[in-house]
Amino acid sequence: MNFNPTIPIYLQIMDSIKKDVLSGALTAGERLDSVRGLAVKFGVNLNTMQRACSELEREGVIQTQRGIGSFVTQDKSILKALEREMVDQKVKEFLEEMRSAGLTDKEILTAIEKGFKK
Amino acid sequence: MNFNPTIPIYLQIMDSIKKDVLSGALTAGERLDSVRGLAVKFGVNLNTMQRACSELEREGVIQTQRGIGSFVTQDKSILKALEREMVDQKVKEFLEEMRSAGLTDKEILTAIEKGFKK
DNA sequence: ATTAGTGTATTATGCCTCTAATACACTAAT
DNA sequence: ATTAGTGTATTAGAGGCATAATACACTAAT
Repeated sequence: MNFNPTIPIYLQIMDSIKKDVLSGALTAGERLDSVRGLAVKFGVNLNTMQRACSELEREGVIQTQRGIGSFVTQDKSILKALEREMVDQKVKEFLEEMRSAGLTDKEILTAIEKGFKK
Repeated sequence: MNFNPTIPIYLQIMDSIKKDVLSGALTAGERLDSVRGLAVKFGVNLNTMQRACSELEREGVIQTQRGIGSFVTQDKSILKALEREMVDQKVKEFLEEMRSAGLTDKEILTAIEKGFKK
């Protein structure tokens, strides 16, 4: 995985796992790799991976059972909120950035269409 | 200014100034506030502001004259590249994120349209 | 009971960002 | 020449992130 050096790795890992949940790569109730396995997979230290997992649990995205493993939550309200959060939030941020750079809504759409073709 | 705690402040300040240049709030050749003035305006330490300015100069966005001040470059090729960089880059990142979250192009457009209305 | 595989906790170290305080260097106006 | 306003440099310290190494705690299978 390619990490953006300006954003804490544990946050980027959390984001990656959240996207897997939204895209269906990880389904509700599914067991994740072990923290050690994930640490290797993401190429980070065990502590960093642990940080990402404990934060994900704090947010309710995964549930952890000591000695067994971590599982994607089955709480649909959380998963739905996650979807809204991820999409709405990123759309909002994107639009704010484009507008503060002086682009009109029409220009933003054009830029998006152009981006589709690449 | 409201800073995102997960991104270095000096980068966010650079971004803010770049947007001012793109949106026309700062025009080519225009003089910026002094580093000290900007530090107060952004509510950061002088060194942090200096860091942002020296990076902006390294990128060619501004030009600095010791004892006088900093000025937005008049090099149109740099300004044009800045526009392309800012827009294309952010569009690309946005699309990557939306797609990795499982959204189709159509769904992305719908989300954007929805964002316009808010 | 032992073992292998889990999650969890602790301590130490290094790096980067940010702040703080101070000093130096240059320019323009007086 | 002096002064006020610039950009620039240096040193010190606090805090967060990441790594490294180690140990502990729990679970399931043998």
